[in-house]
Amino acid sequence: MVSDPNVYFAKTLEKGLTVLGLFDKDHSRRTLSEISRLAGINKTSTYRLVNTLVLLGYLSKNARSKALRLGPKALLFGHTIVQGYELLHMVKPLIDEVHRLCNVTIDSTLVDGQTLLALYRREASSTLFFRQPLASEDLHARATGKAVLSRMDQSDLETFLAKAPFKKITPNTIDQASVLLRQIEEDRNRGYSINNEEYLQGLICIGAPLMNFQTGKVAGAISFDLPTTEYTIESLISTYAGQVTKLANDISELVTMNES
Amino acid sequence: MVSDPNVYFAKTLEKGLTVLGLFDKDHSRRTLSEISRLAGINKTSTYRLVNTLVLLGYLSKNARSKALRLGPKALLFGHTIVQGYELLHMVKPLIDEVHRLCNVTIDSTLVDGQTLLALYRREASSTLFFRQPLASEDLHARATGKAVLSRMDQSDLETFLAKAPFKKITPNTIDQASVLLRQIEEDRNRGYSINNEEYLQGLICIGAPLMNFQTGKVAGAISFDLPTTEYTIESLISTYAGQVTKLANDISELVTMNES
DNA sequence: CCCACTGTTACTATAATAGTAACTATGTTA
DNA sequence: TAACATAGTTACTATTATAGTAACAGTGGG
Repeated sequence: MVSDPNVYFAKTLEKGLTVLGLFDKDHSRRTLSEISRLAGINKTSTYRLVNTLVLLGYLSKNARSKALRLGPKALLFGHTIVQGYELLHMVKPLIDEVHRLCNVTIDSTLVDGQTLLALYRREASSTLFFRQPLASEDLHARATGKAVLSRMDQSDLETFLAKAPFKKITPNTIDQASVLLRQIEEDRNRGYSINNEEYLQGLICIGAPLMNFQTGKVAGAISFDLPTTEYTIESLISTYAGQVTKLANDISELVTMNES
Repeated sequence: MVSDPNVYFAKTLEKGLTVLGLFDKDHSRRTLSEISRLAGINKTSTYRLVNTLVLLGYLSKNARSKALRLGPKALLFGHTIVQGYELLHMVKPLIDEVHRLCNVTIDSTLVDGQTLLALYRREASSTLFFRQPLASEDLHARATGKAVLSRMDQSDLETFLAKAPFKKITPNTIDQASVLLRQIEEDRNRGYSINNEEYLQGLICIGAPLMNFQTGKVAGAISFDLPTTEYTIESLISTYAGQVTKLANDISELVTMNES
């Protein structure tokens, strides 16, 4: 929990958002004590926050078990916020169009510090299903991650490398900094990155970075995901390298416009 | 803004959520004064709240123009919350499966007071595109709305009827309570409702209510949406009436389980 | 250049929150 | 059944955060 001893900082709001943010896909039900423990807020204050969220409809409380879960208001709130994210609406039609033409799964992510955040994803009906993370720190194991790393500035890259070796997710996952560095060097030159079953077995991906042309900074990345049953790395590159860099370029223009 | 003079109620949290909720699809950029005015919070307090949200990354502020918009953290937060809504994950596979079989656009909504909230929507690729509302009070003009009305209890129905005649959205929209009452009476008997271009010209829909079997209360509704270019009301009913009521029944079981 | 407006900061009375502690409810173990 | 453990709720204040006023700064338009 970030804190700031500023007069113009509403601590109660920070805590309330922390509480609400504890409810996610893997934790749709929580108890008061659990929330108190996880958020590091004392029981009475937690009770006040939770009670507020219940009264406002963001949480609902089971009358018997007292178990808490998200309420309908939270669903609306979440939807509203996601829809209110301007860049999403700028990016969506471009991705949908390429998806329509190629019938391929396309993923777009934004970089926030050392984390990749899901922006918009359009799935081909045939893609093998896996749970897409909303936020990921496994940049070393994803096509989008390597695309971002290939354009990151030196200091940020060093921060990232500091925690090497990286989490081994599949047998193919790169866990040595030297190998990763060689790859992203190559990716920088050719303009796209490859994921060879490094994140999920059976899935290969080709990614390209999203740039803010004005600042020269990397803003995120996109990737096309395909099953190994239908593609090899070579056919993936020959089929999609042009498309993915073109799309990344188009989206980069939107990102640049949006951030200025 | 709901308020409560309770000791166990965090007003600052309420206000902060109100501020964040002001950012939606049609209002992705806002100014401090605007927020202050809309939320009914004085300028300094608004400044504190906004500043907090900026520091936490939920909002980002343009350094020059001072314009505010949602930040990456808000996108993640919104996604996390939506994904944290348990019922969504229970309902999704059922809807996806019927979508796969029928290649039809399926919409599911939950009723919250007098409002329909979007739960999950799966679009057929061919559907004519329109902007799906996240929250709607136009129950009289939608298949889901009429499905819900057909199972609402008397007092809630009267509350709803109190604001008749209803907003005319297309030439076909029903704006007389008597006509609407006759229709929902029929819908109650046959188990499904029809929308004959009453919400959008060129779009006809068939809906069915979601029930909590344990409490006997209506919890929401689903609908299949189809273009008039491919279907008539008659062919819509003969093709989908069985499917939609079956799916509604299956989802109702989940709703019942979920709410107990 | 002035005006009107938005955003920022200083200041303090007032109101809200944190934290302790006691109490209740519920379920578990001996 | 009693004792115990745990989770949730409430009462009570010292402390501290916030609301609101007012003054100031920055910006763009006329």
